[in-house]
Amino acid sequence: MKITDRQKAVLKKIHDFIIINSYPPTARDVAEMMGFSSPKAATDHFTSLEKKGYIRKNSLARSIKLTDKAFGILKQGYSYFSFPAAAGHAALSYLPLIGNIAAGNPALAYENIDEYIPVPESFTGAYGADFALRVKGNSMIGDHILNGDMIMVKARSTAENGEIVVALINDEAVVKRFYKTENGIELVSSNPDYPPIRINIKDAGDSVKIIGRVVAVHRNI
Amino acid sequence: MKITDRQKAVLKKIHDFIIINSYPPTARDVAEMMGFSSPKAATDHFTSLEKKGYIRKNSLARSIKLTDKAFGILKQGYSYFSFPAAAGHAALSYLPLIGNIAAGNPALAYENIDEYIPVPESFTGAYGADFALRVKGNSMIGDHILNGDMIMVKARSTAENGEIVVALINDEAVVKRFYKTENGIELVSSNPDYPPIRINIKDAGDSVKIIGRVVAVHRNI
DNA sequence: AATATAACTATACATTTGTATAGCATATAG
DNA sequence: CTATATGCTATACAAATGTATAGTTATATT
Repeated sequence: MKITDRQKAVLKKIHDFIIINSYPPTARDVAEMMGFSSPKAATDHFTSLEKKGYIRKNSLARSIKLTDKAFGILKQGYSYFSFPAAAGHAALSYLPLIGNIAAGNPALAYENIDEYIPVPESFTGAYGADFALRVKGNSMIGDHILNGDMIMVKARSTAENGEIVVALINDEAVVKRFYKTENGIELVSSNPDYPPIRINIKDAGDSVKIIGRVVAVHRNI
Repeated sequence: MKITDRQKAVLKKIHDFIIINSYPPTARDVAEMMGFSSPKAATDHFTSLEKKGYIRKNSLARSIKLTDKAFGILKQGYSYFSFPAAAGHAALSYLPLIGNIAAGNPALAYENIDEYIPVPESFTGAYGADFALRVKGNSMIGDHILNGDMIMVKARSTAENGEIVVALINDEAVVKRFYKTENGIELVSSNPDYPPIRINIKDAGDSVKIIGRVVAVHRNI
């Protein structure tokens, strides 16, 4: 279903409020801006806008975020080429770019976070991503993942057959294809120079751990 | 009066929260992040930070703003490009995602723009990008650019030897490696199934046109 | 030595805010 | 023509949130 003119007007007011104040409006703020006498009118619009994918929110105060789709609507007619983002709250996930994954875990311990990278949701697929890593080495070149590429990872402790995963082997993060075997698991490179790593699950103990599935690859040329 | 280490830690937590959530934290959010058992500990810090000019706030929920002074403090230790965008300071560009490049041009006509994609500057390298395209076919698989990948392109009408470019051949956009030859140019695929396209520049007329250089590749898995 | 600032704990209260209930009128889709 | 979505008013309540009171300990500062 398409966005209505009224919903678009509300969306624009939300956007403008964020631009001006640096924080999102409440239902009552929107009601006042739109001239509604009840916050319910605003929250009804929020529900519609969220259903149509233009905003996201939770039940906390001032938690509305605009999505990529919203910015697409709001910026129409702007320019042929790219334009800078104004102050706003695009639905970006800020993924922590993990440096060294330290022994002892958790893998996402605060100390390991070098920086945060703003990543548009459309870049991480349906399930999103939880963190990013920079690839070291060319062991996955057969899957077109190269040294220096940035990968985005959905955190998970298990994997399906054939998925490309990030695993922790003796506290070192590696990218490999995951396969189940009779006795355990196999982590396979897509570069013939690197032999597959076979792990008998009984022997492995805590030395091998799946930490997530690769959902996106990004490379600067 | 100078900012204390503890105040700086609180400031960083506020910053990180905004980065991650796109909306500012409450006193209780900060208390939890810092390990305080009372929101008063957090509001005391707010008062100090505001007095010293690092934040501004009002009495509404989630209304903390970071000042430029705060960003000055927080940026220390971050590289120019990797510094994460915050609300109001997003280092993002909205790239038009070009759908079908229509006959008759211009290649970036407004009608061809399907949507805008927010792309962090760190994703497009030092020179940025002007538009994005989705790759059709596997002619560049040898360069690890696959069917369905999204490429980001810096608009240019010329290219250097060996660069990966987007060219318009008879109104169809193709991705190829660019080489100069004696008589004209050569557009080379990195897939042996596709022969190189040699163009004698005198014959070509307007049928071949370089429209830009590929600066980044993105793939969802 | 006295005083102010910093850095908190623990509890309480008032306001802000999300959200629900109940209803009405109009437009749109099947 | 009927059902559904849209677009509101009016009121109320519970949860989230800002902020105050009262106190403790440590560290500067004068």
